[in-house]
Amino acid sequence: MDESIALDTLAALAQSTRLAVFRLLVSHEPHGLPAGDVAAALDVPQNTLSAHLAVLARAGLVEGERQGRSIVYRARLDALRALMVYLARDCCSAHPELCQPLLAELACCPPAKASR
Amino acid sequence: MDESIALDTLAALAQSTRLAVFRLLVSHEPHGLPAGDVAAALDVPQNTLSAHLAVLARAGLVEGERQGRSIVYRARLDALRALMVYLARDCCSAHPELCQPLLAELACCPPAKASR
DNA sequence: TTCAAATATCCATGATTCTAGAAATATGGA
DNA sequence: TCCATATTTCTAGAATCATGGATATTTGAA
Repeated sequence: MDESIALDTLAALAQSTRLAVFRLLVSHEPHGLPAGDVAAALDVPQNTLSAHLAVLARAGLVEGERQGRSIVYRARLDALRALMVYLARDCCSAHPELCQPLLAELACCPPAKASR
Repeated sequence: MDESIALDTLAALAQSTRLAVFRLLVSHEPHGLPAGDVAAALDVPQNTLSAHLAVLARAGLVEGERQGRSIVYRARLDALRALMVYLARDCCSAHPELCQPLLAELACCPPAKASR
């Protein structure tokens, strides 16, 4: 991942509706959700949501596939992972020891104590 | 970390000058760097840079401490780590298995094959 | 071919952000 | 006290972004 993609990805997530869209799509992996269902679930006008989906898609965070009349969107977790690796590299390359607590904290995921 | 802080943190990093500032300060941990030095290093007018530092500070990504005439800024890696945990939780809570490749990729840090 | 459903595009408006000049504030030294 | 240094705050113009109404496009069904 190069810097300009990282910036696009960060900007795409730095907006509350879009972050909610991405979260919703992640929770619907791997099936995805039609654009209309996303709009309904988040109570956002369909054209506004379409614009947000376009931003997320341009950043590579989601991907839409036509399926009949609908366009089913899915989260691209690879893109999120790539962003985190990019950010982590900045700190780790300068201070590898700082990665340890980071990894330890992330390692809480597999046990997965329910969140929220 | 709650959502509004996560949004502030993402927005703070989603701007090329600010991302460069943060990166620069990370590379100068744990000593930090005076605001003026940051402005000079990145060739940005000092008041413009001051505004960017303020955004980063409001998001908790940097912290300034007066030291004589200068104000020395330091990166707050805790904030970056908190953001990554927040983002990872979204994907991992729904799909713990997706954390494994993420952790594997991040685990490249300790060996630390030099990057850039 | 005609119609309804699903989504995207066009467009205008209001809000926010980025930028940098000018002025203000804080600090240390003479 | 006076001055130079370091930084922030004030301010305004330009650019970008978010929003949603109206319209266009694509698709499937009758």
